[in-house]
Amino acid sequence: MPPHAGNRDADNTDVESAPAPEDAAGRYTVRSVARAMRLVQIVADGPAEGLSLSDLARAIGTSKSTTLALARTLAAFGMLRDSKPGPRYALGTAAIRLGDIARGQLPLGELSRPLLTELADLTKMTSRLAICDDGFPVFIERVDGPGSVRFHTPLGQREMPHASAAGKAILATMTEQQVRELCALTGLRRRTSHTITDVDSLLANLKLVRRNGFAIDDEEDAEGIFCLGAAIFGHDGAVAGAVSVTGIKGDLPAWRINELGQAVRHAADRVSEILGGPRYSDPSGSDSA
Amino acid sequence: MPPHAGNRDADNTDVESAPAPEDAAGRYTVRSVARAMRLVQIVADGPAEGLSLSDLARAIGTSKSTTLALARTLAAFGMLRDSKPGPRYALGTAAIRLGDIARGQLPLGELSRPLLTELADLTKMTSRLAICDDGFPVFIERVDGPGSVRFHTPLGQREMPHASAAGKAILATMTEQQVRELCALTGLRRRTSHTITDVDSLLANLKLVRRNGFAIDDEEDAEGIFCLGAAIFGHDGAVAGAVSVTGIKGDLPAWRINELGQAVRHAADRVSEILGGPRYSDPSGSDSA
DNA sequence: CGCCGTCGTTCGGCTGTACCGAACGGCGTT
DNA sequence: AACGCCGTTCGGTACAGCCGAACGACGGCG
Repeated sequence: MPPHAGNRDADNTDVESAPAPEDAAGRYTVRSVARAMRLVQIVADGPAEGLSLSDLARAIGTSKSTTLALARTLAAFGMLRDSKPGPRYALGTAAIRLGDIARGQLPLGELSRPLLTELADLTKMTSRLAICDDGFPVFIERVDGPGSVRFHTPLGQREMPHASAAGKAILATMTEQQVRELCALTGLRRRTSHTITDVDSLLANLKLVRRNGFAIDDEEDAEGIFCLGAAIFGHDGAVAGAVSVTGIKGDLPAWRINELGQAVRHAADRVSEILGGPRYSDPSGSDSA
Repeated sequence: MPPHAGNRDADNTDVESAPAPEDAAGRYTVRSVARAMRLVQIVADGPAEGLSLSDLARAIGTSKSTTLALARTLAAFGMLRDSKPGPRYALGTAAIRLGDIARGQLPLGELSRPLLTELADLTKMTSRLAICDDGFPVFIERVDGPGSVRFHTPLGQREMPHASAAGKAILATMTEQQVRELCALTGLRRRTSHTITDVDSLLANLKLVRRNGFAIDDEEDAEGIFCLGAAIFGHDGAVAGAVSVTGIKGDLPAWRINELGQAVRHAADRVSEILGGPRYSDPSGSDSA
């Protein structure tokens, strides 16, 4: 039988994306490192108080002694921290350091910060910036608007392309062929009753996105949540990511949608400008690879 | 631009805190995981464009094939990303995700955010929040003031206790005995010509910190940089961290120092309040363990 | 009070795997 | 063409990672 005995059951019910990168690292991979990374992921998805050693051992399906060695090694590098009493493991300061540096390594993050702040002030909504990772939107920066509610989607995580404003803004820059391929890969999972779950409806929606210059997520990812997003382009003209704002649906009268959409698109254009890329222009019917 | 580690065999001496966690993780440790973590650290300290596989292999002293397996495993989890062309490894989106979650797991981060923003607006300086990690200050949150210069000390990193305002604010809450022990461990390394490098001067300085309620870093960590810091306390009355503001020395007339110090101390007290801890009170001569 | 469950930790030994070295094809430069 | 360096593949072997058992401590429960 394959090394990991069949205990991938129990928990991880709430991890929606989960193509489970567990051992599927191709052929040349290091088992203990993969285990260690799974440990880190589990700790990250766990409660803030941390997890006990036994919890971890059960979660990754190894013996306590093995798990202890892994956790100790990670803790030695500050990746995990053991908070006393009754040693519980949570993410350590090295994780913060790496995350901060990683954001700095992406050129977009630092540059877009002031623009996001401005957009958040203007719209009174949480504004975020996503990069395009193989067609998936990944938010790397977030600025909360004044008095805006706290959303808990962490940065650095792949979001569903079809169920987010940033995702649809990105999809709208791709060809129908590319969209179909990506959708076949992901599956258009239903998130709420408003989620677009068939490709044809999605393509029609994207046509609208191209005409407006911004994408709308009307409770398609989470109930009661409304988002607006616009794509940004890099120096090579390819889509680099998207800017989006998020708020409570009830706080947004319909007549403000277009105004806010223009604001988002304008902010995205300014980011494109900084990158040396082209500003948005309606590519209706002429979208090329 | 981060300090380049001009590495090779005699490398990684630039981590100041560093009891060199390389392999010295005690007795129960996993070698490949330690190697993997060193890989991540090296990539983090490297340039934003990433490092080639051969670079990494040389840096950690393993064969290319081994390094490839390690890097592939890390990349499968998104910890590293290989940016084409001519595969170069940089930090991946998972690092961002983990960092974001780690900051969320620390109670202080989210709670102090609005206060830091307020302080940054008030002082026009970069304001940061540090937690106390074994006596070392570790910044976990940063809010740039309007028009403030960009400082590149990454979050999540241990700073020198004796050469930073946050560090001295924390030291000031400790007993002379504890301060001496910590100093013996770290060594009061000189950073600039203003750095306090002997323990007695430091203790005298800390006495002043206690009287003022805030600590001053007058170009002691970096030339031309001026900081003010004040300690914060948790629900158990123990020191939990510090708030500090950072700016260019030339921009700060002497007569504003006390005013800004009070502002920092006030902000720190409000954080303590949120934590359910005691606000600052002058413990002159009455601090005991 | 003694029983049982769980916790974290230690240690010895076997097996598997992580490591290395050699070899290959592709590039760019000499 | 020949050289260097790059990233990648593959097979063999020693070693290190993994397990299971055992221990002391803690905490409920009958």
